[in-house]
Amino acid sequence: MNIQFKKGVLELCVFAILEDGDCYGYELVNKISENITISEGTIYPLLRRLTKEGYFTTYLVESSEGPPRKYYKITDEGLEVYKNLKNQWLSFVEGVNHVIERGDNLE
Amino acid sequence: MNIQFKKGVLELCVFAILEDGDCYGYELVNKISENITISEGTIYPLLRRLTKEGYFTTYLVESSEGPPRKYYKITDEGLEVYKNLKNQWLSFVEGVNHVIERGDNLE
DNA sequence: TTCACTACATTGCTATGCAAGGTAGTTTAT
DNA sequence: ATAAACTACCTTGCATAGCAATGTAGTGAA
Repeated sequence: MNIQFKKGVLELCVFAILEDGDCYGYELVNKISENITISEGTIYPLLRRLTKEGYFTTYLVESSEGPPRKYYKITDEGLEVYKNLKNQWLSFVEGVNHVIERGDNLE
Repeated sequence: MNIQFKKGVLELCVFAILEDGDCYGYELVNKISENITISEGTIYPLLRRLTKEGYFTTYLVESSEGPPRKYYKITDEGLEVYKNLKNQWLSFVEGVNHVIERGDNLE
């Protein structure tokens, strides 16, 4: 998969999943991996950054299947940023579609 | 506009436009700018790179409106790469849509 | 002769994702 | 018991692409 395409979009994906309910990092990796190739080395620094920026809060929960899980919860500020980012993404994709389909009508 | 979203996608846009007919750099900037914010400092190095990789050939044409224009023409190899890249993009967007729409049904 | 536009180009910076590595707890098989 | 496999956290250094800023040069209009 083209790595460059993912730039900025994985952030959107994390927001989208957390909007739907709290998750821990490893879980997020698995959920996103259903649709997009992603590595742990990407997600943990990303979660760290967005938490530091005030878009997530965290809490630990013991697990019987391994080490404690660090859950992430989206904040109101995070929700705001997510909505914005999502709209930006949708209009960007629309813009790209215009560009790559511009010639299709002429064939 | 989110700069990160553009990573790798502007390459796709350049391919798409050139598939439809030869263009010079400044013209490409203008055409892409109709839909996506782009700067010259991005496009010229990109054209240079893709030419070096054998996906474009170039030729100069005198202009009465300014300096000579360097036209870019897509090669067979470039066409191949373009088709591949376009498919990668389309399936990537589909993947992202799955992720960001996963929760919408539950609301 | 200055401004705006066309048209080319380069340099240094920034941001993000990844591979590769590490630590620890749990479970299963040998 | 102990090795392997899985869960779950984390960090470091690298590669990449886009941009702002800047520069050169030709054309045309005020």
